Amino acid sequence: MLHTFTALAEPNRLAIVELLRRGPQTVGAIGEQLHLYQPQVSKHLRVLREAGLVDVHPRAQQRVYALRHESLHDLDRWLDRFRAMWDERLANLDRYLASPDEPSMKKRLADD
Amino acid sequence: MLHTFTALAEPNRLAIVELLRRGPQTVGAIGEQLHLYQPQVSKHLRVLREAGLVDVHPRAQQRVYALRHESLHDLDRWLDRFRAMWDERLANLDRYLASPDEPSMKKRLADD
DNA sequence: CCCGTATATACGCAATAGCGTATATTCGGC
DNA sequence: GCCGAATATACGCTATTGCGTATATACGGG
Repeated sequence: MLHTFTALAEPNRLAIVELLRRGPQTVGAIGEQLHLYQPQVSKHLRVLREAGLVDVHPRAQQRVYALRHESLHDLDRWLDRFRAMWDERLANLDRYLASPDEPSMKKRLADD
Repeated sequence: MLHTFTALAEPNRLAIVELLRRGPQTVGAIGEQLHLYQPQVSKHLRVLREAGLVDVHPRAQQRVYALRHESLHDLDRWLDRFRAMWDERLANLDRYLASPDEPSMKKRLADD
């Protein structure tokens, strides 16, 4: 997870990830759209690949990079452990709206 | 979003966030559990706060830091734009298992 | 096989960031 | 209002990282 965050903590790499959301791209295409020098693109893609965020597939002398669905799914599962925080809040609100007589707010944290 | 990733792209800060999942903590308590010097904790908390990941509440001369649910919810919403990738895959699988006669696989990306 | 295209690696440089120490600030108790 | 406790800021140092240029490698066409 740390490697994932490290990889995404750079503007150009984040932009690359957003770009690849639309589909696989070659190194040259990415560089063009983001106005980056080719070596930078290769280096950023290397970081993304080592973090497991992208995959490479050779096509002639080109390299086609694509997002790895798994990695984003992993990020989603990491968020699961926190999701309860806002979910519980919504659940409490739901319960409160559904039956105002029953307090059920006792579960809330003390420092609110 | 970039600030969020930048904040989480540091081992100690990530550890702080995981710690705060269990509930609000004071600076001293955090430093003890993570074996960090107090100034480091303050500095890391500053980054987390500026990234919108945590909130501060003064309690006497202590400062109680807590996770900001919103920020993680934002991260969740950012993931939404990618969730379709693996969700579609699961949905296709579901549909395939439910009714093998109907192909419905035409929506899949070409480079699979 | 040689050449052009596409990509990866090497290297030097400047900016950034985390660390540890020292110091400043804030607050409650007396 | 002075003192100790808790936290924040300042500062110098080092390591890391992104950038730009130059060079190496892989591949298909002729």
